[in-house]
Amino acid sequence: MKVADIEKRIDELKQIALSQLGADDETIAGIAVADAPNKDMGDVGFPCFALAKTLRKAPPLIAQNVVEIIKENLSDDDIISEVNPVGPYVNLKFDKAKRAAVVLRDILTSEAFGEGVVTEPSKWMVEYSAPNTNKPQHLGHVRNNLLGASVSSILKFAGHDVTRVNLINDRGIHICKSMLAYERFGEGETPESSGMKGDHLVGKYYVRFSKELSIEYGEWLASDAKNDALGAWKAEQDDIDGKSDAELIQPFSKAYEDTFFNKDSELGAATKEMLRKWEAGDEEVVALWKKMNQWVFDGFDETYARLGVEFEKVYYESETYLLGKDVVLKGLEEGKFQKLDDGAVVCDMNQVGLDTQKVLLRRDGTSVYTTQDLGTALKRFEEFDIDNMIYVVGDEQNYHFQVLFKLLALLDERLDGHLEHLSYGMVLLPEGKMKSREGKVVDADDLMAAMVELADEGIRERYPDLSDDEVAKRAEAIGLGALKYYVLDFNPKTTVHFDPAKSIAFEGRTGPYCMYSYARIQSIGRMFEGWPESSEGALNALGTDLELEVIKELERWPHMVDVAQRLLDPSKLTEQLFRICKAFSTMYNDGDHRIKEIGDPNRRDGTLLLTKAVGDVLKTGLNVLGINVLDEM
RNA sequence: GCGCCCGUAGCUCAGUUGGAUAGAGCGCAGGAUUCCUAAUCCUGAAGUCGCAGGUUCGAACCCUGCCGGGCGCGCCA
Repeated sequence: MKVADIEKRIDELKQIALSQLGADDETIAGIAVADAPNKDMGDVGFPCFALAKTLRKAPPLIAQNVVEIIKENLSDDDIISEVNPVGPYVNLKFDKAKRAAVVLRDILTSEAFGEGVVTEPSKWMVEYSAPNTNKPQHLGHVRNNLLGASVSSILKFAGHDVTRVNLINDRGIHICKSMLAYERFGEGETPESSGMKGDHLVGKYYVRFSKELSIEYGEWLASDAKNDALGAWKAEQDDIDGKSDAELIQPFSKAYEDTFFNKDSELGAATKEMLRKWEAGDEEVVALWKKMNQWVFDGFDETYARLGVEFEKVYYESETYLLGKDVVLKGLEEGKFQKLDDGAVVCDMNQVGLDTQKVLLRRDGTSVYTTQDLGTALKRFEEFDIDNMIYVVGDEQNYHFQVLFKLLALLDERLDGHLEHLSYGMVLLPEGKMKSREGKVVDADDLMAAMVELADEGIRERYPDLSDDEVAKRAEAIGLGALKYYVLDFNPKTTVHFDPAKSIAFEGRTGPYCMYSYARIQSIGRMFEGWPESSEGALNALGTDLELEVIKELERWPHMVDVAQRLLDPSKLTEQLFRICKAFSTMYNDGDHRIKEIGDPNRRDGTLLLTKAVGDVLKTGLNVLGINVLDEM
């Protein structure tokens, strides 16, 4: 018997009993088996309310009947020792020693416990990260990167085939902003000459551009040049009676910002001219673009490497932004899209249940964001023969993906239900939303460095005699382990309120806590000079309550892997790993469970095997989440 | 204005298709090492699950309204 069979067997017994009493399959499937509230009642159980109506009997009476039938069907192979009705509930108790032996044997004979839990593997592609090449990555990107990487890893661990892809936004007006600022103010500065990481250097000019633009805008607002635009804006407002121009300049400047860039700004005009030249293949502009993008790519490579983030394929928007046009034209031919009088091609979203009209080709025939997403997606399904596609993108784009998925299903109905938006919440700072343009961010590289530095201090305090190399090695693992666990421990959809000063800790429910449990276990192994051979005597010797708590949490691991891969939610695993550690630490610290003092060799070996099993699962689990373990901490 | 998401302990968050006594970490108060790592463990205080109705044998979870917060509604990406 394997761990997976325990769950199956209970379902089977439930099925036998309830159907014998006359319940239909649908009702039976709707009754979930869950952990009992406390150990006296049982280990697991299920309620009988749902049958009361059809059977015309009181739930407690049904529970009694169910218990009788289950008892008749039990065999010696079962690990169930007791079946009891508790009011309207049917509760089952496991034989402690048998249960412990089943779980332990499964773990100790598995290469990686919990691997391959899905019964029908499929091919997935996960797109994540998708940075712009005008600035370094910040905490928001860190969340994206870690979610994408860990979800990919979880899917793979669960048994699926996974291709990880990045789509780098390396072109467009925002890229030209940093290029223009560099051209004007850069004075030939390079990563080498400045000693700055390439992405940070380019980001410096992106911020510089914003500053210059804001100066230009300020001067314009203070001059008479604004008067026509202000007048036109005022004419459109209906709640400005009695307010002076001085009071209105603030809301006006906010509302007019984009228009200023596009219509009145010299910098804006120059930026757009640069984009035009880039699209025309102007040698000078393309050379500058290549040079600066390469700086950024080099910088990103470092960030990704330290974060442990990888991709099988990297797409560049400069190579994909023209995709999708033919797809749209084909859709137009097939009558799925319509051409407006001015030449724009649109999709009437009413046909797919949304009440908007989505533009797919502008009146000048050029593509929009959605167009290239359509082209890219269809190409991927064809080239990689994937079954499912996941986009890891922030929840501010929920609507975009809703539209995109409807359009894709309209173009190819086989894609319906095979597209997922792994939508995650924003990361907020105490002062609110992060803004790259204003430099109001938690930089990814700085954050990693700060975490490693904190870990470094902690290690030196504990072990003053450790070599610098060893300290550095441990600090890197612990600092990044803390960061990763912290970020992944949130449910993806949660908006994270991040306070740099106190958010990431090393104690309590943290990465280092789990890593520490692992390291301590390895230390126990060293002390006993290796783990004992697995034997029936040892496997069957366990059974105290504290041991069973550990066994129970280990037993849950494969189930939680399945939940995590189904929901695309790594926090299910951070939680389960914590629960395993907690149960183990409690047992380990208990006076009656000191391994050295256990006289019976079978019990001692059993406890050691349990300890080893916890270590095995921790290592497997932390690695799935991208967290490296240390044998000593 | 319309649409989506959120509101759970002082703080940050869990709570799997509605199920038994709503959980964890931090913080706070107290305690534990003749034993393998104290980045540990134990005990305690702390909740009208935003408010008001409704559905149900049963609601933090489903429905309606209201209050409070976030995001989105471009021929931008």
